[in-house]
Amino acid sequence: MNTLAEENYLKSIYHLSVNATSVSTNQLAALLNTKASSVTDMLKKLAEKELINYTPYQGVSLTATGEKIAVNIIRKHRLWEYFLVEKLDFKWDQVHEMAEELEHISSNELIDRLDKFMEYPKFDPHGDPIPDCNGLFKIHNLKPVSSIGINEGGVICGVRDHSKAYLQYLEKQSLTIGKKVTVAEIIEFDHSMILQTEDKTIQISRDVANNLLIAL
Amino acid sequence: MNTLAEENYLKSIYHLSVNATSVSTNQLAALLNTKASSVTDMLKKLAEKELINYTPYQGVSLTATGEKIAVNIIRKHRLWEYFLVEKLDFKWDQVHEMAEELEHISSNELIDRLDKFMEYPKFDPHGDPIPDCNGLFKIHNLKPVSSIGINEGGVICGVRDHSKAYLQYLEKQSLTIGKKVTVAEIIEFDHSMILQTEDKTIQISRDVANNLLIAL
DNA sequence: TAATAAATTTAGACCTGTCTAAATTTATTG
DNA sequence: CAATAAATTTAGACAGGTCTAAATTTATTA
Ligand SMILES: [Mn+2]
Ligand SMILES: [Mn+2]
Ligand SMILES: [Mn+2]
Ligand SMILES: [Mn+2]
Repeated sequence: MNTLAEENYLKSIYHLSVNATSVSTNQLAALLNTKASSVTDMLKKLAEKELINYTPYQGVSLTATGEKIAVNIIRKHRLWEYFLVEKLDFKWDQVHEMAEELEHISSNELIDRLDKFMEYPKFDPHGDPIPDCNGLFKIHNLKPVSSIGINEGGVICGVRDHSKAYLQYLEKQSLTIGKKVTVAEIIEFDHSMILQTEDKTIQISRDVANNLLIAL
Repeated sequence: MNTLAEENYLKSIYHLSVNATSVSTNQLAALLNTKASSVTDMLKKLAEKELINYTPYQGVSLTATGEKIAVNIIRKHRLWEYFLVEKLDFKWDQVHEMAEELEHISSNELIDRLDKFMEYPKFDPHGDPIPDCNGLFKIHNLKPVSSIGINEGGVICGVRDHSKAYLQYLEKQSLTIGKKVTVAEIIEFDHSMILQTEDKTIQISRDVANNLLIAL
Protein backbone atom coordinates (compact mmCIF):
# COMPACT_ATOMS: atom_id res chain seq x y z
CA MET A 1 0.00 0.00 0.00
CA ASN A 2 2.44 2.68 1.17
CA THR A 3 6.20 2.43 1.28
CA LEU A 4 8.19 2.23 4.47
CA ALA A 5 9.46 5.77 3.96
CA GLU A 6 5.96 7.12 3.40
CA GLU A 7 4.73 5.44 6.57
CA ASN A 8 7.55 6.93 8.59
CA TYR A 9 6.80 10.40 7.27
CA LEU A 10 3.10 10.10 8.09
CA LYS A 11 3.88 8.89 11.58
CA SER A 12 6.31 11.74 12.15
CA ILE A 13 3.86 14.32 10.88
CA TYR A 14 1.27 12.87 13.24
CA HIS A 15 3.56 13.06 16.25
CA LEU A 16 4.62 16.61 15.48
CA SER A 17 0.99 17.64 14.92
CA VAL A 18 0.09 16.97 18.53
CA ASN A 19 1.49 20.35 19.57
CA ALA A 20 0.66 22.37 16.47
CA THR A 21 -1.78 22.71 13.60
CA SER A 22 0.98 22.70 11.02
CA VAL A 23 4.34 20.91 10.80
CA SER A 24 7.41 22.46 9.21
CA THR A 25 9.88 20.93 6.80
CA ASN A 26 12.77 21.42 9.20
CA GLN A 27 10.92 19.83 12.10
CA LEU A 28 10.37 16.76 9.98
CA ALA A 29 13.95 16.72 8.77
CA ALA A 30 15.19 16.80 12.36
CA LEU A 31 12.85 14.06 13.57
CA LEU A 32 13.46 11.81 10.56
CA ASN A 33 17.19 12.39 10.61
CA THR A 34 17.24 13.52 7.02
CA LYS A 35 17.69 16.74 5.03
CA ALA A 36 15.08 19.41 4.41
CA SER A 37 15.35 18.92 0.66
CA SER A 38 14.54 15.23 1.01
CA VAL A 39 11.53 16.14 3.09
CA THR A 40 10.25 18.52 0.44
CA ASP A 41 10.51 15.79 -2.19
CA MET A 42 8.52 13.38 -0.06
CA LEU A 43 5.91 15.96 0.88
CA LYS A 44 5.13 16.40 -2.79
CA LYS A 45 4.55 12.67 -3.14
CA LEU A 46 2.34 12.49 -0.08
CA ALA A 47 0.36 15.52 -1.23
CA GLU A 48 -0.06 13.88 -4.64
CA LYS A 49 -1.53 10.85 -2.85
CA GLU A 50 -3.78 13.16 -0.81
CA LEU A 51 -2.39 11.94 2.49
CA ILE A 52 -1.30 15.42 3.55
CA ASN A 53 -2.31 19.04 2.98
CA TYR A 54 0.74 20.79 1.65
CA THR A 55 1.24 24.39 0.60
CA PRO A 56 4.87 25.19 -0.30
CA TYR A 57 6.63 27.16 2.44
CA GLN A 58 3.59 26.82 4.72
CA GLY A 59 4.09 23.45 6.34
CA VAL A 60 1.88 20.36 6.27
CA SER A 61 -0.96 18.66 8.07
CA LEU A 62 -2.46 15.20 7.66
CA THR A 63 -5.66 14.59 5.73
CA ALA A 64 -8.24 12.29 7.31
CA THR A 65 -6.83 9.40 5.27
CA GLY A 66 -3.27 10.25 6.23
CA GLU A 67 -4.17 10.42 9.88
CA LYS A 68 -5.87 7.04 9.76
CA ILE A 69 -2.73 5.48 8.33
CA ALA A 70 -0.54 7.21 10.91
CA VAL A 71 -2.69 6.05 13.82
CA ASN A 72 -2.66 2.51 12.49
CA ILE A 73 1.13 2.50 12.41
CA ILE A 74 1.25 3.85 15.94
CA ARG A 75 -1.20 1.14 17.00
CA LYS A 76 1.12 -1.47 15.55
CA HIS A 77 4.19 0.09 17.12
CA ARG A 78 2.71 0.16 20.58
CA LEU A 79 1.15 -3.29 20.43
CA TRP A 80 4.48 -4.78 19.35
CA GLU A 81 6.23 -2.96 22.17
CA TYR A 82 3.72 -4.36 24.59
CA PHE A 83 4.29 -7.84 23.19
CA LEU A 84 8.06 -7.54 23.46
CA VAL A 85 7.89 -6.45 27.09
CA GLU A 86 5.02 -8.58 28.37
CA LYS A 87 5.58 -11.78 26.43
CA LEU A 88 9.26 -11.79 25.56
CA ASP A 89 10.53 -10.11 28.75
CA PHE A 90 12.37 -7.23 27.16
CA LYS A 91 12.96 -4.08 29.22
CA TRP A 92 11.11 -0.90 28.30
CA ASP A 93 14.30 0.70 27.02
CA GLN A 94 15.02 -2.14 24.58
CA VAL A 95 11.90 -2.31 22.47
CA HIS A 96 11.63 0.89 20.47
CA GLU A 97 14.05 0.02 17.65
CA MET A 98 12.43 -3.38 17.11
CA ALA A 99 8.99 -1.81 17.09
CA GLU A 100 10.21 0.66 14.48
CA GLU A 101 10.64 -2.32 12.17
CA LEU A 102 7.65 -4.35 13.30
CA GLU A 103 5.21 -1.45 12.85
CA HIS A 104 5.62 -1.83 9.08
CA ILE A 105 4.42 -5.44 8.92
CA SER A 106 1.40 -4.93 6.72
CA SER A 107 -1.24 -7.39 7.90
CA ASN A 108 -4.00 -5.83 9.98
CA GLU A 109 -5.39 -9.28 10.68
CA LEU A 110 -2.08 -10.11 12.34
CA ILE A 111 -2.13 -7.04 14.54
CA ASP A 112 -5.77 -7.56 15.51
CA ARG A 113 -5.01 -11.11 16.58
CA LEU A 114 -1.95 -9.99 18.46
CA ASP A 115 -4.16 -7.45 20.21
CA LYS A 116 -6.59 -10.21 21.18
CA PHE A 117 -3.77 -12.55 22.24
CA MET A 118 -2.60 -9.91 24.71
CA GLU A 119 -6.18 -9.19 25.82
CA TYR A 120 -6.47 -5.72 24.35
CA PRO A 121 -3.95 -3.70 26.33
CA LYS A 122 -4.76 0.01 26.63
CA PHE A 123 -1.24 1.37 27.18
CA ASP A 124 2.19 0.49 25.89
CA PRO A 125 5.24 -0.04 28.13
CA HIS A 126 5.95 3.69 28.16
CA GLY A 127 2.43 4.60 29.16
CA ASP A 128 1.35 5.73 25.71
CA PRO A 129 -2.23 4.85 24.74
CA ILE A 130 -2.75 2.04 22.21
CA PRO A 131 -5.38 2.86 19.56
CA ASP A 132 -7.99 0.13 19.14
CA CYS A 133 -8.74 -1.49 15.78
CA ASN A 134 -10.91 1.50 14.89
CA GLY A 135 -8.15 3.95 15.69
CA LEU A 136 -9.77 5.16 18.89
CA PHE A 137 -7.91 5.81 22.12
CA LYS A 138 -8.21 7.95 25.23
CA ILE A 139 -5.77 10.75 25.80
CA HIS A 140 -4.64 10.60 29.39
CA ASN A 141 -4.46 14.04 30.93
CA LEU A 142 -0.97 13.85 32.39
CA LYS A 143 1.24 16.47 33.98
CA PRO A 144 5.01 16.60 34.27
CA VAL A 145 6.23 16.08 37.82
CA SER A 146 8.02 19.41 37.49
CA SER A 147 4.68 21.21 37.32
CA ILE A 148 3.35 20.18 40.71
CA GLY A 149 4.03 21.55 44.16
CA ILE A 150 5.25 20.29 47.50
CA ASN A 151 3.20 17.49 49.07
CA GLU A 152 1.38 16.97 45.82
CA GLY A 153 1.85 13.79 43.86
CA GLY A 154 0.30 11.05 41.76
CA VAL A 155 0.95 7.89 39.82
CA ILE A 156 3.63 7.71 37.13
CA CYS A 157 1.78 7.09 33.88
CA GLY A 158 4.10 8.17 31.10
CA VAL A 159 7.31 9.74 29.89
CA ARG A 160 8.02 12.52 27.44
CA ASP A 161 11.54 11.44 26.63
CA HIS A 162 11.73 7.91 25.17
CA SER A 163 15.51 7.73 24.95
CA LYS A 164 17.34 4.66 26.22
CA ALA A 165 19.38 6.76 28.60
CA TYR A 166 16.32 8.28 30.22
CA LEU A 167 14.37 5.03 30.47
CA GLN A 168 17.35 3.20 31.93
CA TYR A 169 17.85 5.93 34.48
CA LEU A 170 14.22 5.78 35.59
CA GLU A 171 14.37 2.00 35.79
CA LYS A 172 17.42 2.20 38.03
CA GLN A 173 15.62 4.67 40.29
CA SER A 174 12.53 2.45 40.27
CA LEU A 175 10.56 5.31 38.79
CA THR A 176 8.46 3.11 36.53
CA ILE A 177 4.89 3.14 35.26
CA GLY A 178 2.43 2.66 38.09
CA LYS A 179 4.66 3.94 40.89
CA LYS A 180 3.11 6.43 43.30
CA VAL A 181 5.23 9.49 44.00
CA THR A 182 4.89 12.60 46.13
CA VAL A 183 7.00 15.74 45.96
CA ALA A 184 8.74 16.10 49.32
CA GLU A 185 10.96 19.04 48.53
CA ILE A 186 11.91 21.39 45.73
CA ILE A 187 15.42 22.82 45.66
CA GLU A 188 15.17 26.50 44.80
CA PHE A 189 18.62 26.74 43.27
CA ASP A 190 18.25 24.32 40.35
CA HIS A 191 14.61 23.22 40.65
CA SER A 192 15.62 19.66 41.37
CA MET A 193 13.06 17.70 43.36
CA ILE A 194 13.03 15.19 46.12
CA LEU A 195 10.41 12.54 45.57
CA GLN A 196 8.92 10.19 48.11
CA THR A 197 7.82 6.75 46.93
CA GLU A 198 6.50 3.92 49.06
CA ASP A 199 9.94 2.52 49.74
CA LYS A 200 12.42 5.32 49.21
CA THR A 201 13.36 8.94 48.72
CA ILE A 202 14.82 9.98 45.37
CA GLN A 203 16.30 13.24 44.22
CA ILE A 204 15.79 14.04 40.55
CA SER A 205 16.95 16.93 38.40
CA ARG A 206 14.60 19.43 36.83
CA ASP A 207 15.23 17.79 33.48
CA VAL A 208 14.16 14.40 34.76
CA ALA A 209 11.09 15.88 36.44
CA ASN A 210 10.11 17.64 33.26
CA ASN A 211 9.94 14.40 31.32
CA LEU A 212 8.18 12.31 33.93
CA LEU A 213 4.39 12.35 33.62
CA ILE A 214 1.91 11.61 36.36
CA ALA A 215 -1.83 11.37 36.79
CA LEU A 216 -3.05 13.27 39.81
CA MET B 1 23.34 -5.42 7.45
CA ASN B 2 21.87 -6.80 4.21
CA THR B 3 18.97 -5.37 2.26
CA LEU B 4 15.61 -7.04 1.98
CA ALA B 5 16.29 -7.91 -1.65
CA GLU B 6 19.66 -9.43 -0.83
CA GLU B 7 18.14 -11.55 1.90
CA ASN B 8 15.47 -12.83 -0.44
CA TYR B 9 18.05 -13.77 -3.04
CA LEU B 10 20.17 -15.63 -0.48
CA LYS B 11 17.15 -17.51 0.80
CA SER B 12 16.10 -18.47 -2.72
CA ILE B 13 19.58 -19.65 -3.62
CA TYR B 14 19.58 -21.74 -0.48
CA HIS B 15 16.25 -23.37 -1.27
CA LEU B 16 17.23 -24.11 -4.85
CA SER B 17 20.58 -25.51 -3.70
CA VAL B 18 18.90 -28.37 -1.85
CA ASN B 19 18.56 -30.33 -5.07
CA ALA B 20 21.70 -29.20 -6.87
CA THR B 21 25.24 -28.00 -6.38
CA SER B 22 24.69 -24.94 -8.53
CA VAL B 23 21.71 -22.65 -9.10
CA SER B 24 20.96 -21.02 -12.46
CA THR B 25 19.98 -17.45 -13.20
CA ASN B 26 16.68 -18.51 -14.71
CA GLN B 27 15.77 -20.68 -11.74
CA LEU B 28 16.24 -17.71 -9.50
CA ALA B 29 14.32 -15.41 -11.79
CA ALA B 30 11.39 -17.82 -11.77
CA LEU B 31 11.38 -18.29 -8.00
CA LEU B 32 11.82 -14.59 -7.25
CA ASN B 33 9.30 -13.53 -9.82
CA THR B 34 11.73 -11.26 -11.57
CA LYS B 35 13.76 -11.10 -14.81
CA ALA B 36 17.01 -12.90 -15.52
CA SER B 37 18.79 -9.61 -16.13
CA SER B 38 17.80 -8.36 -12.69
CA VAL B 39 19.13 -11.57 -11.19
CA THR B 40 22.48 -11.12 -12.92
CA ASP B 41 22.77 -7.62 -11.51
CA MET B 42 22.12 -8.83 -7.99
CA LEU B 43 24.43 -11.81 -8.32
CA LYS B 44 27.27 -9.42 -9.03
CA LYS B 45 26.52 -7.51 -5.85
CA LEU B 46 26.29 -10.65 -3.74
CA ALA B 47 29.54 -11.97 -5.24
CA GLU B 48 31.18 -8.64 -4.48
CA LYS B 49 30.11 -9.10 -0.85
CA GLU B 50 31.43 -12.67 -0.92
CA LEU B 51 28.07 -14.15 -0.02
CA ILE B 52 27.95 -16.31 -3.15
CA ASN B 53 30.35 -18.03 -5.53
CA TYR B 54 29.55 -16.71 -8.96
CA THR B 55 31.14 -17.46 -12.33
CA PRO B 56 29.30 -15.82 -15.24
CA TYR B 57 27.18 -18.30 -17.20
CA GLN B 58 27.95 -21.05 -14.68
CA GLY B 59 25.41 -20.47 -11.94
CA VAL B 60 25.91 -19.72 -8.26
CA SER B 61 26.32 -21.34 -4.88
CA LEU B 62 26.38 -19.86 -1.40
CA THR B 63 29.59 -19.21 0.49
CA ALA B 64 29.70 -20.28 4.14
CA THR B 65 28.78 -16.75 5.15
CA GLY B 66 25.95 -16.60 2.63
CA GLU B 67 24.57 -19.90 3.84
CA LYS B 68 24.64 -18.77 7.45
CA ILE B 69 22.58 -15.71 6.55
CA ALA B 70 20.15 -17.78 4.50
CA VAL B 71 19.62 -20.31 7.30
CA ASN B 72 19.04 -17.50 9.78
CA ILE B 73 16.33 -16.04 7.58
CA ILE B 74 14.71 -19.45 7.26
CA ARG B 75 14.89 -19.85 11.03
CA LYS B 76 13.06 -16.56 11.43
CA HIS B 77 10.49 -17.44 8.78
CA ARG B 78 9.61 -20.75 10.37
CA LEU B 79 9.57 -19.50 13.95
CA TRP B 80 7.20 -16.69 12.98
CA GLU B 81 4.98 -19.18 11.14
CA TYR B 82 4.91 -21.33 14.26
CA PHE B 83 4.01 -18.29 16.35
CA LEU B 84 1.22 -17.25 14.03
CA VAL B 85 -0.35 -20.71 14.07
CA GLU B 86 0.24 -21.73 17.68
CA LYS B 87 -0.24 -18.40 19.45
CA LEU B 88 -2.44 -16.36 17.15
CA ASP B 89 -4.57 -19.24 15.82
CA PHE B 90 -3.95 -18.73 12.14
CA LYS B 91 -4.39 -21.70 9.79
CA TRP B 92 -1.33 -23.22 8.13
CA ASP B 93 -2.35 -21.81 4.75
CA GLN B 94 -2.53 -18.23 6.02
CA VAL B 95 0.90 -17.63 7.48
CA HIS B 96 3.43 -17.73 4.67
CA GLU B 97 2.96 -14.19 3.34
CA MET B 98 3.18 -12.68 6.79
CA ALA B 99 6.30 -14.71 7.54
CA GLU B 100 7.81 -13.40 4.30
CA GLU B 101 7.71 -9.96 5.89
CA LEU B 102 8.52 -10.95 9.46
CA GLU B 103 11.63 -12.93 8.47
CA HIS B 104 13.36 -9.62 7.68
CA ILE B 105 12.99 -8.15 11.17
CA SER B 106 16.64 -7.80 12.00
CA SER B 107 17.00 -8.49 15.72
CA ASN B 108 18.39 -11.91 16.55
CA GLU B 109 17.73 -11.27 20.22
CA LEU B 110 14.07 -10.95 19.34
CA ILE B 111 13.96 -14.21 17.46
CA ASP B 112 15.88 -16.06 20.17
CA ARG B 113 13.41 -14.87 22.77
CA LEU B 114 10.50 -15.78 20.55
CA ASP B 115 12.06 -19.23 20.22
CA LYS B 116 12.26 -19.53 24.01
CA PHE B 117 8.72 -18.18 24.47
CA MET B 118 7.41 -21.00 22.28
CA GLU B 119 9.67 -23.54 23.99
CA TYR B 120 12.02 -24.20 21.10
CA PRO B 121 9.78 -25.84 18.51
CA LYS B 122 11.56 -28.20 16.14
CA PHE B 123 9.18 -28.00 13.17
CA ASP B 124 7.08 -25.28 11.59
CA PRO B 125 3.36 -25.67 10.77
CA HIS B 126 4.20 -27.26 7.43
CA GLY B 127 6.55 -29.81 8.95
CA ASP B 128 9.72 -28.03 7.90
CA PRO B 129 12.57 -28.15 10.43
CA ILE B 130 13.38 -24.97 12.38
CA PRO B 131 17.11 -24.25 12.65
CA ASP B 132 18.25 -23.53 16.21
CA CYS B 133 20.14 -20.37 17.15
CA ASN B 134 23.34 -21.95 15.84
CA GLY B 135 21.77 -22.76 12.50
CA LEU B 136 21.56 -26.49 13.20
CA PHE B 137 18.58 -28.67 12.34
CA LYS B 138 17.81 -32.28 11.53
CA ILE B 139 16.73 -33.21 8.06
CA HIS B 140 13.78 -35.55 8.34
CA ASN B 141 14.03 -38.42 5.89
CA LEU B 142 10.59 -38.20 4.36
CA LYS B 143 9.00 -39.93 1.39
CA PRO B 144 6.11 -38.84 -0.80
CA VAL B 145 3.00 -40.93 -0.28
CA SER B 146 3.10 -41.65 -4.01
CA SER B 147 6.29 -43.64 -3.55
CA ILE B 148 4.95 -46.30 -1.19
CA GLY B 149 2.97 -49.43 -1.87
CA ILE B 150 -0.29 -50.99 -0.80
CA ASN B 151 -0.72 -51.60 2.93
CA GLU B 152 2.29 -49.46 3.62
CA GLY B 153 1.90 -46.15 5.41
CA GLY B 154 3.22 -43.71 7.97
CA VAL B 155 2.72 -40.37 9.64
CA ILE B 156 2.23 -37.18 7.65
CA CYS B 157 5.24 -35.00 8.44
CA GLY B 158 5.52 -32.51 5.63
CA VAL B 159 4.44 -31.13 2.28
CA ARG B 160 6.34 -30.32 -0.88
CA ASP B 161 3.83 -27.84 -2.23
CA HIS B 162 3.24 -24.89 0.10
CA SER B 163 0.52 -23.23 -1.97
CA LYS B 164 -2.65 -22.03 -0.32
CA ALA B 165 -4.76 -24.20 -2.59
CA TYR B 166 -2.88 -27.36 -1.67
CA LEU B 167 -2.79 -26.65 2.07
CA GLN B 168 -6.48 -25.80 2.15
CA TYR B 169 -7.31 -28.99 0.28
CA LEU B 170 -5.33 -31.11 2.74
CA GLU B 171 -6.95 -29.34 5.68
CA LYS B 172 -10.40 -30.09 4.30
CA GLN B 173 -9.48 -33.75 3.89
CA SER B 174 -8.01 -33.76 7.40
CA LEU B 175 -4.68 -34.77 5.93
CA THR B 176 -2.65 -32.66 8.35
CA ILE B 177 0.70 -32.98 10.09
CA GLY B 178 0.70 -35.88 12.53
CA LYS B 179 -2.07 -37.89 10.88
CA LYS B 180 -1.40 -41.59 10.36
CA VAL B 181 -2.23 -42.90 6.88
CA THR B 182 -2.06 -46.24 5.12
CA VAL B 183 -2.37 -46.89 1.40
CA ALA B 184 -5.42 -49.06 0.90
CA GLU B 185 -5.52 -49.09 -2.86
CA ILE B 186 -3.75 -47.69 -5.91
CA ILE B 187 -5.76 -47.05 -9.06
CA GLU B 188 -3.73 -48.31 -12.01
CA PHE B 189 -5.29 -45.95 -14.52
CA ASP B 190 -4.25 -42.59 -13.08
CA HIS B 191 -2.15 -43.60 -10.06
CA SER B 192 -4.61 -42.05 -7.66
CA MET B 193 -4.60 -43.57 -4.21
CA ILE B 194 -7.08 -44.51 -1.57
CA LEU B 195 -5.80 -43.74 1.88
CA GLN B 196 -7.03 -45.09 5.16
CA THR B 197 -6.81 -42.88 8.22
CA GLU B 198 -8.11 -43.63 11.69
CA ASP B 199 -11.52 -42.21 11.01
CA LYS B 200 -12.01 -42.29 7.26
CA THR B 201 -11.09 -43.33 3.76
CA ILE B 202 -9.87 -40.68 1.33
CA GLN B 203 -9.10 -40.83 -2.35
CA ILE B 204 -6.32 -38.55 -3.53
CA SER B 205 -4.87 -37.86 -6.97
CA ARG B 206 -1.33 -38.71 -7.93
CA ASP B 207 -0.47 -35.04 -7.77
CA VAL B 208 -1.68 -34.76 -4.21
CA ALA B 209 0.16 -37.95 -3.23
CA ASN B 210 3.34 -36.67 -4.79
CA ASN B 211 3.40 -33.61 -2.58
CA LEU B 212 2.42 -35.26 0.67
CA LEU B 213 5.39 -36.43 2.73
CA ILE B 214 5.36 -39.15 5.37
CA ALA B 215 7.77 -40.73 7.82
CA LEU B 216 7.62 -44.49 7.71
C1' DT C 1 11.26 49.44 4.82
C1' DA C 2 15.61 47.88 3.18
C1' DA C 3 19.08 44.64 4.53
C1' DT C 4 20.09 40.40 6.47
C1' DA C 5 19.05 35.86 8.27
C1' DA C 6 16.43 31.70 8.37
C1' DA C 7 13.55 28.44 6.19
C1' DT C 8 12.31 26.13 2.22
C1' DT C 9 12.42 24.62 -2.45
C1' DT C 10 14.77 23.53 -6.90
C1' DA C 11 18.50 21.61 -9.76
C1' DG C 12 21.27 18.09 -10.57
C1' DA C 13 23.46 14.05 -8.95
C1' DC C 14 23.80 9.29 -6.96
C1' DC C 15 22.48 4.50 -5.28
C1' DT C 16 19.44 0.44 -5.27
C1' DG C 17 16.72 -2.53 -7.64
C1' DT C 18 14.13 -3.19 -11.42
C1' DC C 19 12.96 -3.43 -16.55
C1' DT C 20 13.34 -4.11 -22.01
C1' DA C 21 16.02 -4.87 -25.89
C1' DA C 22 20.24 -6.23 -27.80
C1' DA C 23 24.52 -8.82 -27.61
C1' DT C 24 27.02 -12.75 -26.16
C1' DT C 25 27.93 -17.35 -24.56
C1' DT C 26 26.70 -22.13 -24.02
C1' DA C 27 23.91 -26.12 -25.31
C1' DT C 28 21.55 -28.85 -28.65
C1' DT C 29 20.91 -31.06 -32.89
C1' DG C 30 20.67 -32.24 -37.80
C1' DC D 1 30.71 -29.42 -36.79
C1' DA D 2 28.00 -25.72 -38.32
C1' DA D 3 23.45 -23.89 -37.49
C1' DT D 4 20.00 -22.93 -34.42
C1' DA D 5 18.04 -22.53 -29.87
C1' DA D 6 18.33 -21.54 -25.08
C1' DA D 7 20.43 -19.29 -21.31
C1' DT D 8 22.80 -15.49 -19.66
C1' DT D 9 24.86 -11.03 -19.60
C1' DT D 10 25.32 -6.13 -21.10
C1' DA D 11 23.52 -1.56 -22.31
C1' DG D 12 20.64 1.86 -21.31
C1' DA D 13 16.59 3.46 -18.98
C1' DC D 14 13.55 4.45 -15.00
C1' DA D 15 11.34 4.99 -10.20
C1' DG D 16 12.04 5.72 -5.25
C1' DG D 17 14.56 7.93 -1.93
C1' DT D 18 18.37 10.46 -0.65
C1' DC D 19 22.14 14.12 -0.92
C1' DT D 20 24.78 18.85 -1.79
C1' DA D 21 24.78 23.29 -3.60
C1' DA D 22 22.26 27.02 -5.42
C1' DA D 23 18.06 29.73 -5.80
C1' DT D 24 13.95 31.45 -3.81
C1' DT D 25 10.69 32.78 -0.34
C1' DT D 26 9.53 34.27 4.27
C1' DA D 27 10.83 36.24 8.73
C1' DT D 28 13.55 39.32 11.49
C1' DT D 29 15.68 43.53 12.68
C1' DA D 30 17.98 47.78 12.36
MN1 LIG E 1 8.52 3.36 20.63
MN1 LIG F 1 6.28 3.28 23.31
MN1 LIG G 1 6.53 -20.26 4.58
MN1 LIG H 1 6.64 -23.18 6.50
